[in-house]
Amino acid sequence: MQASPSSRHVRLDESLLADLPPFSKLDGLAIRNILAKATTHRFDAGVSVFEEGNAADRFYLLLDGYVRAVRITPDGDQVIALHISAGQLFGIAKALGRETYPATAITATETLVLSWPTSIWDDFSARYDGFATETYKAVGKRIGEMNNRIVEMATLHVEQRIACALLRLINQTGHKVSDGIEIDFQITRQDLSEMTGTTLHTVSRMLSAWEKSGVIKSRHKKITVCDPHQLVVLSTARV
DNA sequence: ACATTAATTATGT
DNA sequence: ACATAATTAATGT
Repeated sequence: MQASPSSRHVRLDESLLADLPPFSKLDGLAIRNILAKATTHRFDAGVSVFEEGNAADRFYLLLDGYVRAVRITPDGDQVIALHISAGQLFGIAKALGRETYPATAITATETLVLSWPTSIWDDFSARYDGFATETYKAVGKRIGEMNNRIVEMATLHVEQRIACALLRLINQTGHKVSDGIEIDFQITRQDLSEMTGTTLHTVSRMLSAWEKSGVIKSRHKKITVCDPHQLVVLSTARV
């Protein structure tokens, strides 16, 4: 299930797309046509796929790995807006009525993506029934999530925000291991602080406290949540 | 209730 | 050895 770095060429067959929401209503012929226009690309971890403000010349589908949508403030501070996991479209500026990318996309792991020129977006939407509606559903879901996060930021305390961030991570990008749920990719305290609007120090303190009480375990750049329920309690605790 | 600064230690290449 | 990551304490708002 890991993309073998050596295999330069990726086999593109319709089963890759058939189960994904934007394509689920399409027949085999349509999917083969779409695939024929796609370009495959592999990225290492920690590189940018596209940058905020650049002309949105292509849109992307994440086949394997994780990508973060990141915004950079004028003084160089990063804010991690959201994580994109395999099967999701991203860089879909056209769906938002934009000509430029609204955020920078940075790979969190080694990734495999498909991409198409943005110029064929309108044709896609018109020709393939369900493509547009399904992607708008996905976009709506993301906006909903971001709205929730705004409320979190404004109303919750840092401890609760970090707890929420961890819960989202294990829900969206976690896998079961013997002693809990581990986050799929390497993540630093700095990353978590960028997701929660705090400092790496505060994150560090919280995590070591939670580690002591057995809620989480963390090795270098790896975090496993042993007691998700306790995190839920922490995330909603009254002060 | 949190950030900032700075000093110290651990960990991966 | 070197850079990056993580912890910890002290001090500030």
